Amino acid sequence: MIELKKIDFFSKLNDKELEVIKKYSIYENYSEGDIVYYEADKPEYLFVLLSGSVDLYKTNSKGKQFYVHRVDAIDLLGEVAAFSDVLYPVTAECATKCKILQINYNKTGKFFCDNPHFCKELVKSLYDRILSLVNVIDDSFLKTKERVAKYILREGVNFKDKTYTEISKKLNMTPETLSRVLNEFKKRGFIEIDDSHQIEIIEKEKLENIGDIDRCI
Amino acid sequence: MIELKKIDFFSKLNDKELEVIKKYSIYENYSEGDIVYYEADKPEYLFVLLSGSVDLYKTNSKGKQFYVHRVDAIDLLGEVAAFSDVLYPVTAECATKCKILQINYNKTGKFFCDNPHFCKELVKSLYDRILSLVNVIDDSFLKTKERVAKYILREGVNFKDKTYTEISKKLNMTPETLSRVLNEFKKRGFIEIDDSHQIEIIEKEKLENIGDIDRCI
DNA sequence: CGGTCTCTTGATTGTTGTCAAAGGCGGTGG
DNA sequence: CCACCGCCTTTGACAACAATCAAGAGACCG
Repeated sequence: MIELKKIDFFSKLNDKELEVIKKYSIYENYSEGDIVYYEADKPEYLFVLLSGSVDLYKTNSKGKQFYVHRVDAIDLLGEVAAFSDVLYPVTAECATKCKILQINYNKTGKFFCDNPHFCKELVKSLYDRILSLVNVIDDSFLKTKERVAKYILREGVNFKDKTYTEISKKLNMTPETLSRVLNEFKKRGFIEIDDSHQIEIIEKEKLENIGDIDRCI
Repeated sequence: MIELKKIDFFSKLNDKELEVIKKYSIYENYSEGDIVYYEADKPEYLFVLLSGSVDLYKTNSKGKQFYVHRVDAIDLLGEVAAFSDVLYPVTAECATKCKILQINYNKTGKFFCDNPHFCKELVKSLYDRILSLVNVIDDSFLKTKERVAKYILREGVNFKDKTYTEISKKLNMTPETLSRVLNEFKKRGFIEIDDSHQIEIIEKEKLENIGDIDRCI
């Protein structure tokens, strides 16, 4: 069994409270690609992501996915829906193998929300979530080239051994568009890419200012 | 002086604590259009919006504004930046006359964050903020027609006595586009608009399903 | 009555998604 | 070992959407 006491969120709960949580919790292993919860489902559990990473995305009525955010362990999942009594606003899919604790808060009650320490940790987690959402909105003004450039600068390393199709999903664009942009960057000498999609950044500044550069042409 | 005790956030602080806050707070009146804080500024105050409404928007490098969210009294403003030590992620502009309390938290310290009641209220406020941001992301998949239809259904009343230029800003589209969409809706018999921009909804369902209807054509 | 602002409409452009075709690569099974 | 299948990538042609630019009409105000 996991040592709840070692998790920041729960570290200041008393033993009785921890017992209650343990009694109504299930500890589960997920594989990459498994769905933790679907958008528009009614929340039933509070999830604690103990290890691994989970991707959050929205799906629109035409079935198109829009990638929103990645949550890394250790953090809460589905807490906004659970605690504010709305349907899950996004779908949560495991990006890696994950260990997740599912707390049936209908049985336990939400007493841990009253714990000052839990509440403070929750606030921290929510701040992160908000800043990340604002960042998504930021990205929505960017042209595809700028979005790709920003992504390369931040996580170019992660291109290695990933397909463009995968990467294009996180960038919320089509693989065709990504391919075209990367080829353009290559041609203009900003980057090099090898067969394993390993990226080498040649002209960092050009990538950083791609928006301005192109506007002047 | 405002009765801090009557504000949910502060209602459970003790008298000593309230005294400290009062000592380092300024109570200020703002007019419509006044800026409370600018995006990318360093946060100095925690703002409590006591009356009125404030619009949050982002400005990109080309000077284009992107409307994000409206905050109505009574709520906190700038708390994410203040408490997580990052620059303001958005600009806050008064949409109406406002009364705002500015707390110099560098002088007071952030002791109120440790108050369980304050913390719980803060969490509620953050949930709302998150759901509203997710809604912005939702809107970003919609075509302009769908966005206009959704807006009419939700706040059609507020068209009265507002210019299309104003409304188009909140919809993150140009006035030309808004004009064209509204005229199309009028021609198709979905709505009526009079000279004061008062909207009458004729075919609610058509507006609700405009996305699907158009896709079938 | 001149000036400013809003609204409308048309023409044009830029950006990105869609569709289609072809080549490459790896894995599978006969 | 090879034929075949499926997926990924690239490229071109095209379409859809909304922004931009431009011009004119109408409203309001000093």
